[in-house]
Amino acid sequence: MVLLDSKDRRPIYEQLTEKLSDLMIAGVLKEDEALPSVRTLAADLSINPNTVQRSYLELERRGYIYTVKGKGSFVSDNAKIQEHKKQLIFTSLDALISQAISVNISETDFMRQVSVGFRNASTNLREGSL
Amino acid sequence: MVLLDSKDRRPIYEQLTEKLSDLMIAGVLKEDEALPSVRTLAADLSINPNTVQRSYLELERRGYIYTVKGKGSFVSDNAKIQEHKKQLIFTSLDALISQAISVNISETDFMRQVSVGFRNASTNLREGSL
Amino acid sequence: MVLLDSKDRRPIYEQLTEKLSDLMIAGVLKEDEALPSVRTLAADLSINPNTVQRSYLELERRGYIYTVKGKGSFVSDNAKIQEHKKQLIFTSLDALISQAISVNISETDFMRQVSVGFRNASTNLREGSL
Amino acid sequence: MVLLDSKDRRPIYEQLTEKLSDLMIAGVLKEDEALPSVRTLAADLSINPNTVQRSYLELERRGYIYTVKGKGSFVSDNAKIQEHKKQLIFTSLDALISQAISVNISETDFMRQVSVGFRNASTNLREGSL
DNA sequence: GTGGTCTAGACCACA
DNA sequence: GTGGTCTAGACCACA
Repeated sequence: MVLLDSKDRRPIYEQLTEKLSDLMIAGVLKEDEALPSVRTLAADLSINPNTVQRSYLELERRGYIYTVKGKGSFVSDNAKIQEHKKQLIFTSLDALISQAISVNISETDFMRQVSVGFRNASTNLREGSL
Repeated sequence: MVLLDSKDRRPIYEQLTEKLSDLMIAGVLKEDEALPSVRTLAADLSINPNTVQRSYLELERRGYIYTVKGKGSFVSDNAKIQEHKKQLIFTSLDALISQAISVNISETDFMRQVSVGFRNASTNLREGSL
Repeated sequence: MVLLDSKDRRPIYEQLTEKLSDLMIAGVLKEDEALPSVRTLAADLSINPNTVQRSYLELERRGYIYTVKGKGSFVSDNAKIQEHKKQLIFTSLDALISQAISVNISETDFMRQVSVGFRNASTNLREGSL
Repeated sequence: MVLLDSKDRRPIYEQLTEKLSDLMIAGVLKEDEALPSVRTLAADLSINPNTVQRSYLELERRGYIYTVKGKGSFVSDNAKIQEHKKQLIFTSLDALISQAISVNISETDFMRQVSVGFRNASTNLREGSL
């Protein structure tokens, strides 16, 4: 279900947090569905349960999952997760625009690049290259 | 010339690398101009010379500066630096667009947010709040 | 009669204990009235009988209910339960006041906040938002 | 500087987080002052560095401290910490008022108890019993 | 069975 | 030296 990339230089718990939230956003993990147990997932990924635990803690802190003691962890409201992710994206976009301005990229140039980006992405999707 | 933010969570060498490249992009540090010596800058910023050295190495790796043994470090071609930074920004933008698509942000919504971002940024600049 | 909130982070037995004592305090469960049997309640709530058992034990420890072997569990004196709960609340209040003093909240400010709190609570009640 | 209470049933990292934030609120740890290093504090308290680390992480998440890689952790703006704590107290107060209403404690009774609480607290302070 | 806390101890990045 | 991540493994609370 989840694959970690050993070449990715981010810590394991961070990669895992992202992979899991992607699965929730994509609807692969649905509302109120149980996540694999900390131990099971740790065994599957050949990592330490503490590392998985740390991801689950972070996901709970963000409100993406909720945990019932003795029972397990479950997916929260998918719509809320998606909304939260949108906010994160728009915040990143604002930061990127500040940088763009600092190197004299005009709004028009930026927009053109956005068009290109969306076109490429949709092409990639059609070709299944993602 | 450079001010480091102790509350910035990035490592010092990374902040310094960014500040210096910003100065080159903005043209404050001009082509072939000498950068302060590692020791001078370290003393000015009250940081470890090793940390400054690390930034200089990173800037050299990127081709932003060149080092002449026994003479010091000098700024490379400003235009190239700016071009390089633009590429970095556009690469980040592509990544952000992929994420946007995954949460069903349409190209139109994205564009709208870009407009807002540019408008806010220019307002901030006029008011000197940056 | 009782609804558990799966997203509440407290353990189930603790939520159940509170819900049941609230019902006794509110007089929904009256003096000497029988509580549902452990098995019945467990089935109704789709939880483990051990969990219900644990709540009943806790309620008995507090003197809120009494158990007659072979017959079941029964509500104790409602007035006493309410009195006990009041004591708990006032104890919490004292602790909160100590904390308030540590951050220099004056008695006047505290009182003002109490007024606001009561006003909001009564508004909520009128609007049925609880 | 900090003493842990083995009778306190809360986890060590939570007690420690509270003790440290109390020291910051009381001004014992002042703005931009360095906290003891993770290893030092762990040794002093005879607990594992990971446990101290967890407290520091939580304090950073709350904005009470900031961490500079390779240098250590430092106290943030004391005023902000105090303000944050005030909000926590007022939130707890609101919850307590809801409970008070459920057992028919009138606003007047509640106010009376607040007065008593403040009076006792100030007496305790004068007698140094805290 | 489930998650939560903690220890002992290693190894890494950064200053 | 500093903090950050991770493992191996124990023990606890809860269902």
